[in-house]
Amino acid sequence: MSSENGGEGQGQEGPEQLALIREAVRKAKPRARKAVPTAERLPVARVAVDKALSHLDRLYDYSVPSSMDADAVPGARVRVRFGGHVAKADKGRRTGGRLVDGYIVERRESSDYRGPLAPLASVLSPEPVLSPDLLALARSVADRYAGTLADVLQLAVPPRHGRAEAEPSPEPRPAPDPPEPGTWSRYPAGSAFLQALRRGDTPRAVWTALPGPHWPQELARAVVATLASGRGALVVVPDGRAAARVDAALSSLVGEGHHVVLTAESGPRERYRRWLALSRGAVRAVVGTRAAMFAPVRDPGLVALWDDGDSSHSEQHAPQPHARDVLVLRAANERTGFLLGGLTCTAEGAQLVDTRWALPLAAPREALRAAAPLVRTVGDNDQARDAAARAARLPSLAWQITRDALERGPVLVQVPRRGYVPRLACERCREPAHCQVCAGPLEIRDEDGVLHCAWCGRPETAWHCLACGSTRLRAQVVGARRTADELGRAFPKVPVRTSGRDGVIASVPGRPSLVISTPGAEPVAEGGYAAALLLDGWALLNRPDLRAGEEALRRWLGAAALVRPQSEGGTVVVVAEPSLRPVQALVRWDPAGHAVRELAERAQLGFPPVSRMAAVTGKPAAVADLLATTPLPDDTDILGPVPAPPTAQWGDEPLERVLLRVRPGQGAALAAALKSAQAVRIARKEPDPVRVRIDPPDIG
DNA sequence: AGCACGCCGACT
DNA sequence: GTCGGCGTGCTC
Repeated sequence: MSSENGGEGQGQEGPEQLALIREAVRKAKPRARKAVPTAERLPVARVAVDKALSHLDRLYDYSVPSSMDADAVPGARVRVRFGGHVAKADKGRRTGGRLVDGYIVERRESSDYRGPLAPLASVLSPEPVLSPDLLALARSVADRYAGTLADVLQLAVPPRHGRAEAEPSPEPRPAPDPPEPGTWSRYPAGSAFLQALRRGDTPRAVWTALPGPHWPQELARAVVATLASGRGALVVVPDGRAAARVDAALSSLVGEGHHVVLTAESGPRERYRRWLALSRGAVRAVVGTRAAMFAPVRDPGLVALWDDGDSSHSEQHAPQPHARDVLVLRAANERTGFLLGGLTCTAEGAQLVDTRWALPLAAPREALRAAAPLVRTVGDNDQARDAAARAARLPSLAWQITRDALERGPVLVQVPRRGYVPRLACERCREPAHCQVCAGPLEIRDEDGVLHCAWCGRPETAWHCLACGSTRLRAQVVGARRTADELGRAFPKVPVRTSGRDGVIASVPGRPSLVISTPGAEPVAEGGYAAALLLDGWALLNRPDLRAGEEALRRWLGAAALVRPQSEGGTVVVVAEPSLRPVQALVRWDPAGHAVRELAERAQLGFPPVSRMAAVTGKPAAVADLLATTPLPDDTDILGPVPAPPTAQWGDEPLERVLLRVRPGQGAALAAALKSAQAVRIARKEPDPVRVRIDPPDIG
């Protein structure tokens, strides 16, 4: 082909000429659609394109070259040219277009697209990684969270690893025998739940677990009961430690080969290998951390979640789905049983019961009394008279109980993480400490201990309480390290160990020792702890968070559940104001009752989960524009805007956040409205992004 | 996001 | 007349 530009511009020089050459090159090789032969049967592939842009969140049709016919199965990964343009003047010719990844969703006889179809660029592998169920789930999750299918698929389908894919998966095992109820018999509805799973039914339960070490084994029995029905099962737990415990319980019940573990601990190859074993139906059950919520279990009969209050169940990547909500969607879409278990109960769990979607699964009082330790409270102003106790900053009661318990076994001391307290308060009157300039909350910087404002960043050098004039702040929580030092001095004959962010201990022997731990990092003690001290309760309860009370109770119960039952002398001391609701719920060991009251209060105040909320964050003008141009559901409350903390994403620009609130049943409509609002903004090429977050976690 | 088309003003 | 500004719309 000769250049149309011929001799023109030959005498010119410099950038113009370069531009002309570039132009000539571009024109000389338009990516002509070669007359590739197309598959004879089902020549059209409907493709989910891996582009997260919300205004092109739909499926696209491509033609299937006959050379790819055999590999281009539904679910296969493909590459396609996307975003090119069909020139009018030169019909059928395509120019440009970038190669993007995608998945074949369906092979069809014809397309309803009026226009020439581009051919698939390549089929990466015939492995059908995107099953119809997984696609449907991803679509539901995207809709629920105002996100795109592509975003969710990125969470749901792991990256391909060729070697792992080439390996054959193991032969599937025959279904195991149904399990004995074991410790499930402590729950009146426990055996019935297992039997329902084993029969092939789909029971749904919110399970308030008894304290003690049995829950991993109980989860495992639910899995085995489901396997015995010939169906698959999925268990999502908050961290690798919990996964390891359920894994061990499963292995001891039915041996290896029936299940895989999906956690961050295994590398990409091994992870993909296990994922494929599930997808291929070679292995029927999985236990894992939150990414496992999408695991491609074949014909699942049960989806289970442990400890839904743990923040690690919130996915960090867009659209930030929560494992509980994904599994609720999954139970509905794939018609499976559902088990939401924990030592505690969230308001969301209580709501599943309240709406009759799930039944409560709890133990009677007697079983609880047999399993739980004695819980005692100490007001947080109690001063120890004993000098040694004062040095260790322990109230007298806590001191005595520790001393006695250390005769009989290990003692757990739970201390909030250093830097955990977002809000400092006056030591005398508890008035929260505010910045004198902007009234933002004061905090102590972790690195250098400097008191400064969390909003404006101004260092505060001469704070005094505006209410009572005191100049003493309630100090930041003392870290585990220093607590360990002090307690070590107070009990010099006892070994002291710490478990926390850097260095989590999984378990400790049953010998007397002091175990200082931050919440969530508590080691399991052989035979149970003789006692536990829950220090600095005020710090957990003072957080400016909707879920502060629920979260404090969750962390206390998590530690207290590791203590021996009261009948064996197990005692828990919580240092916190005894009149507060979470403290009373701990003393009575009544997390379900706490959750019911919490839910009722949130309903009355119009808080989640009864109302659905969304946060819209961005530059003030951008947020205002989105709200002005978006038809929101009727009765949407618009709360704010309020200043939002700056984020790296936006640099130093001042940001605003608006909370949108809709009444029950309107959540889907709100998500849909926000998604189309985003699509409009992107299509209009608005320069300033707006972040939309359904179910924002940090509402104070 | 890219990329092309199209409908108006300054230049050869 | 034609080059080129960017406003608008589409991507199988």
